[in-house]
Amino acid sequence: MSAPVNKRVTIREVAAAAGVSTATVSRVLTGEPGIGAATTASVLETARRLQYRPSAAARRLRTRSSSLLGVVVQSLGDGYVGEVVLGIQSRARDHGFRPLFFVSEGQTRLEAEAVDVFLSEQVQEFICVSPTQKPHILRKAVDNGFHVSVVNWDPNISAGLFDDIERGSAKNTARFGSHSVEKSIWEVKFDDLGAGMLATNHLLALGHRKLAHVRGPNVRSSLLRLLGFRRALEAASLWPQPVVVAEDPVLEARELAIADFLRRQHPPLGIVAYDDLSAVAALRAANLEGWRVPEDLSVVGIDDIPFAAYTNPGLTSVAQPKPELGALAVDLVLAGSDEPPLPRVLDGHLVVRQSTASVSRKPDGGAIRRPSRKAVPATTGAADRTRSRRGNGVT
Amino acid sequence: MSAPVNKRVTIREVAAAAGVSTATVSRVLTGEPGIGAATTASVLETARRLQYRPSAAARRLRTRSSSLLGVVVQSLGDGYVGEVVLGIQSRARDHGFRPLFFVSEGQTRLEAEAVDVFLSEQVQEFICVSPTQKPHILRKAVDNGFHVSVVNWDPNISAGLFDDIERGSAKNTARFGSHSVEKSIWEVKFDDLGAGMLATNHLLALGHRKLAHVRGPNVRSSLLRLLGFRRALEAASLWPQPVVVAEDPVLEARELAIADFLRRQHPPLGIVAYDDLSAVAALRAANLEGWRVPEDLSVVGIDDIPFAAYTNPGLTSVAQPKPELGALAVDLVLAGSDEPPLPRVLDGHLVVRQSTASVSRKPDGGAIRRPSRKAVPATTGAADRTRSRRGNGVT
DNA sequence: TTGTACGCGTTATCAG
DNA sequence: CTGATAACGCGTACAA
Repeated sequence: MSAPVNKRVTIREVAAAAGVSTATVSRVLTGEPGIGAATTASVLETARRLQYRPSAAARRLRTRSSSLLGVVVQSLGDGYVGEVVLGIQSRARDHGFRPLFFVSEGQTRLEAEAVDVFLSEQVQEFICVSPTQKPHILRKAVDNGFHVSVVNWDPNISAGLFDDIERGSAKNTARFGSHSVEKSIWEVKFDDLGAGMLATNHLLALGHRKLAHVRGPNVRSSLLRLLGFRRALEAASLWPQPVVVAEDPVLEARELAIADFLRRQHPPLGIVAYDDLSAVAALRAANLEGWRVPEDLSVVGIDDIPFAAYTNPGLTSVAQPKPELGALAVDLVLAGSDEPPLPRVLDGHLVVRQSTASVSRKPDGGAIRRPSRKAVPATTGAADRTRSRRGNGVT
Repeated sequence: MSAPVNKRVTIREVAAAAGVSTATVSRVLTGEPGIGAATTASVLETARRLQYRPSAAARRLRTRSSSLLGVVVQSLGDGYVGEVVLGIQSRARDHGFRPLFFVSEGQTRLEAEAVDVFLSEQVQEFICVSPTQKPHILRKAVDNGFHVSVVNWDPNISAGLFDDIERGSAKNTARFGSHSVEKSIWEVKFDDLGAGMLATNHLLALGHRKLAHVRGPNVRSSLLRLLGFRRALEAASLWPQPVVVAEDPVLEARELAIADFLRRQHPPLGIVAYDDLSAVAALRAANLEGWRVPEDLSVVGIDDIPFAAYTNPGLTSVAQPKPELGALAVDLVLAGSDEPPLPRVLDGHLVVRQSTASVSRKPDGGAIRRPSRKAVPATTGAADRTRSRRGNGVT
């Protein structure tokens, strides 16, 4: 029908072809009221026939607004961000906005550049998904007059607070990770504390009485999940329980740290992992030590990343409402409210797969045929509750 | 120092403050030659002082070019796309371009919309990562005059061709998935055939003589990987070997289909899986049937998605050069060459982890302490090479 | 209900 | 080497 054109079709050509003025075409296309039905139809028809595409640049120049929503993500690929992005995109569309993505690769330099790009592009609102711990980008965004929403900003926490929760009285720990910059920022976060409790209570409900926690890095979410673990156990009068610390973030290191811990334990045991990747480390450690999952060891993760369904066995996990987090961030930042920006916290929900089971369950009595396999007897049993050294160790 | 401004700083204000004309400011900022060093410095200084940001919209309107590179990606669940995107972004930057991402969620409707958006935004070049099988979006992009690069376009293939390779002579199968649209498109693809051979040869080198392939869906990559499996075995005079077909793409269904197959086999066995997710299904099936990996069963995946490092045990896989695929797509589409667009094929490389081992390896002789576990003896051993029915079955 | 004319911020062109 | 000015494509106040 129509050949590819090298030159853009402008509003003038549409107007000429339809026998009306450019103003009329513009009004029809922007949906302004007060245009005759006949002309409207005619204009729409010729615009379509000529393959007319309004120039976003000209429109923005004239309008001084872009309906663009700047979104900074660390990477588009880790599965977690991807699902948050889905929520952002869908809700932005509902508001008549289009997300403009900027991939920061976790580099501070690129994060700073993102703000410049957004400024040049007349981006109107600003959303940041899991930014780096340093608040530089948020500071810069706020300084340049942006409304900002942050999804799961996870600032660093001093190691001392972790000790307080593990061994101290754990009082007055209601607020963590407060930061001066937060005052002008809408924070949307996952209920990390509740997730820790949910995971722990799940194991308690399954009859587990001996539990352990695999701690995450020194960030807020890590602290809160640990606290949730403690709270749930305190409510059941089962506190304290051991906390495994693997400061080396490499999978194999964490796996070995957990295996080291398992060697001093007896089944059945329940593990609440900081996140799904930690849970994977636990699954591998179990394999290493000959513990069967879930017969000897139940493992719960947190986050429910897409891969949780693919672990072996499938990982029970407390799911973050990822698209909802993104959608809420859009709502807040577009509302442009002048209320003091209170952090919004969304609840997680438990997704039960095959990595957790009731302790009363017979060792080989599952529905799935599974070869018998001797559990390795615990070895020393000593030094359970003494941190061996600074570094990978057990509390 | 400077308060956040509500109104944009324009080039005129910079010119006034620097005591020069707007033309001079423009020339300095765009890096045009022929401006005095003194004025250049002065302009740069005042621009910085006033926090001047050139308006991308005005620039594009005037220049009629945007240095924008439209990138359409599918949903981002498996981390694969994320790594390709990294390569795209980095190389685009080298060329002075900025990627404009559009997430299609795999929906044809959104893919079509992407073209419209890119047209409105004056996007200059077009890259599509793993589009849906339907070539609608490519057709539309080409019709609108875009130069197009496609990374790993995986068109549907008729089931008959698979039968040819599995049971036929496998001649004249050099070209698959040709499509009329391809003529005006730069295709960048992974060497699926070579990957299938690489994976198979790896198992052969480990001493495996009894192999099997887990087939993928009816798409080109699936066909080529199967062909690679066959070619490598033919070269070793070991063809034919069984091919497991699980048409239901759900993980559990594939797991059961593979378990069903294993039940008729004896260890040691080597499995070349269509992709890493299929390999995961094989790992889980092995667990179900009591086969130890890698002592009884070696499993190789293809793609090397990020999660491959987290499976239990870690998955040996043929890695796609993901960033390089993205980078090459950028180079090709920006070259604007008039040469006939020949498809470019990039090689994979083997990443050895713990899911494969030599068949001569003693069952429990690994470096890692692993509890002994009896291999389940094969049951019937019959009907190995007869497809049971249409659907999940074994060839 | 529709048309005319101006300006959004920038760069290209032409003078000087 | 630098300045004045038109034009890019569109939306809108104002006039008709």
